[in-house]
Amino acid sequence: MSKTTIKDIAKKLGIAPSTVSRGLHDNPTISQETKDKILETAQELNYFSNSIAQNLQKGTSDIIGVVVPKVEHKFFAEVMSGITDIAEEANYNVMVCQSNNKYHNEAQNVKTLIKHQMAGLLISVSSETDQKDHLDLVTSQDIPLVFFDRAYEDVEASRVIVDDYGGAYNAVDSLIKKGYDRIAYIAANQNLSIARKRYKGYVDALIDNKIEYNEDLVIFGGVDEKDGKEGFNSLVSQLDSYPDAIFAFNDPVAIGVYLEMRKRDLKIPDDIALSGFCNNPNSRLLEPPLTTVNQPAYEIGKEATKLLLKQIKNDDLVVKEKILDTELIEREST
Amino acid sequence: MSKTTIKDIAKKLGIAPSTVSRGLHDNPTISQETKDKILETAQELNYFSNSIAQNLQKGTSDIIGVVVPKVEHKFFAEVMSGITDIAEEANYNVMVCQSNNKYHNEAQNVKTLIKHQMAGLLISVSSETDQKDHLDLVTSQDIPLVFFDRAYEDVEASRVIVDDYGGAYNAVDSLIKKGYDRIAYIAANQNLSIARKRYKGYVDALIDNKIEYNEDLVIFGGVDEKDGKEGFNSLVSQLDSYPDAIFAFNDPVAIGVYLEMRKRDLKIPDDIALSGFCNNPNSRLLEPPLTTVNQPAYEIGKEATKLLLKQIKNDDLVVKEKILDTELIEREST
DNA sequence: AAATTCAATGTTAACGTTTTAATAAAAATT
DNA sequence: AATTTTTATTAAAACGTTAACATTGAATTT
Repeated sequence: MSKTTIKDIAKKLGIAPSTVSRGLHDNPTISQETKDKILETAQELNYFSNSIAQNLQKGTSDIIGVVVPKVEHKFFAEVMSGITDIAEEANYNVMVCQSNNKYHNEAQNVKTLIKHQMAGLLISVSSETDQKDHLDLVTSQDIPLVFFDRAYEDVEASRVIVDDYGGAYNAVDSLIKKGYDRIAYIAANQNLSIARKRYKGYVDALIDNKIEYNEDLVIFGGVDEKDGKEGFNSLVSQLDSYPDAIFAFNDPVAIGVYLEMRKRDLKIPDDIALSGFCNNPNSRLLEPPLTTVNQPAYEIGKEATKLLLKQIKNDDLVVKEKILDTELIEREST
Repeated sequence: MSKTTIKDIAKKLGIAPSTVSRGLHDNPTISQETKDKILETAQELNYFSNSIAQNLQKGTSDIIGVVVPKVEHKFFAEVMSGITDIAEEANYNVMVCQSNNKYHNEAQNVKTLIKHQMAGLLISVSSETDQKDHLDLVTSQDIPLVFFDRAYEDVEASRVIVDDYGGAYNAVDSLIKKGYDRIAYIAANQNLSIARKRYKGYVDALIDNKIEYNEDLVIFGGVDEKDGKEGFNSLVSQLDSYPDAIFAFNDPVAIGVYLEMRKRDLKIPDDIALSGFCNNPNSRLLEPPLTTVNQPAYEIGKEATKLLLKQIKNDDLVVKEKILDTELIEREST
């Protein structure tokens, strides 16, 4: 009882396979009568078109490749949601791969997607990625490519990113306006472009407010909760007294700081104010709720996919950079 | 500059395409000398095999279809992570679809995956799903199918689920042992099997402890935070006095209750104790941290995928039910 | 009535790969 | 030296679909 094909329908009706194909696609050269018979028989035999065969014929597939560092990160999961919604609407399908923040996996993922003749690639590079061979492979095959959130700067491709600079600038500026002036930054490893931008936002906000930059107040580390804990500990160990506010690279890091502060019985915001970045669902539930910077994750997924689809369809190869605004969400932690 | 194929390599070396194919697959009938030349030329011409063509030839694809209610739910995101890790290890690829908890989408997703000749399907049915036509389509085409977490009971297929009954039973039992005896349950809509099981766990724990079941203490609703809020409000409005503990269907619902209680300045656990289900990362950060039931999400993804792969490979059609244990995590909210 | 147009369908080749069966050349056996 | 076996390769067909081109018969024009 193997799968029904177009040939089975053709044989049953005594007509040519190509006629069936045309009938199924509502081609105007086929008579209504034949179309009806074809549709009816297709139903009866439980026919499903074979996308693989169709894609082989077309020379490209209806698959959009997605590579993310971690599917289970709330931010990426939301982006994914935006991607799938738009892709499905346009009759494209999504093949997700997870790099687990390893360059090797990322490169492997990209190759697999190339082999699957993906119509286009949406990628957010891993924090470890410091070369672009795998991305060159994609562009050299003329496969449309759009970065989202974490772009690799040396590659000429469209990107949908959030205004990390502005977000960080506003967060720090707002802290200053509230009277804090010894503001520490638990920052991330500078090979991610978003890390460089947030750092610059922090620095510029200080400068514009005539506050001197103090390198002892900045710690460079990772992007997870444990890095927040470690960052906080090394920060306070290298200082004589507590800073009066801490700006964290992202919410997980902020939560690490939060837990470490709770352990030391430090009051937020009275002893030290705390501000994050991402607007994780967690952040609103902390006690006190965390001030943070909202990134329009679902929007990013949507916009990136729209851009990609345009490139896939029109061969619109103009490189565009779409910067989405962040929004400072002030809560009781500052 | 179109894509390099096996034919290009063959032409360049003056040999037959089939020889190239065999060489690439390290077939023992090809001489080492020819193999070397083939590999070298493949490299030089930047050759990537075309999975689509390979899959067409094989009659099946290397794609594992995954249908989840919502990608961005922490639980599913973690399951996804387990799925992708195991699938990639076995050289399978993952195509994800999101039903957004709508039957119509779910059915559509399944059809698309069938068209893509998926090797097997992993599905967690939407809370709205009350028919199985789309699943019958899958089984009638002899496509291996494994449910995870949310199974549709009338379909004969393997499933990897958590011990929802035991998890709920233990949570409620532990509340009783701690002295609470007026325990409310904010439950979910009973068409999900997990909802029926947790409900039974709640009821049985009461009975076994000789506490009378009181239907006024049970509210049936949805599975999200808003449902927790609504549930709590309807609960207290139909009671003369507060219950002394609340068991929530899952953590989002518990968080809804938590927020509503905070709004009314009710103290947890002194005024009312609160227990959830899922162990969302949120739950640990609440003040007080929430007692909840941990579900091994990543494990579920892993096990389900392993089971599916076995079915794909061996045609091992024995239906298996794998029930993974839950773990009660007692924190300060009870 | 012959020539032309047109509507409806059929034939064939192609997409890139693998596999079965065939074949040529070389090596081993008689 | 003739035969068999082995090794290495090729040719052709197939997977399911579509598209370019070809064909048929009927309807329309001359």
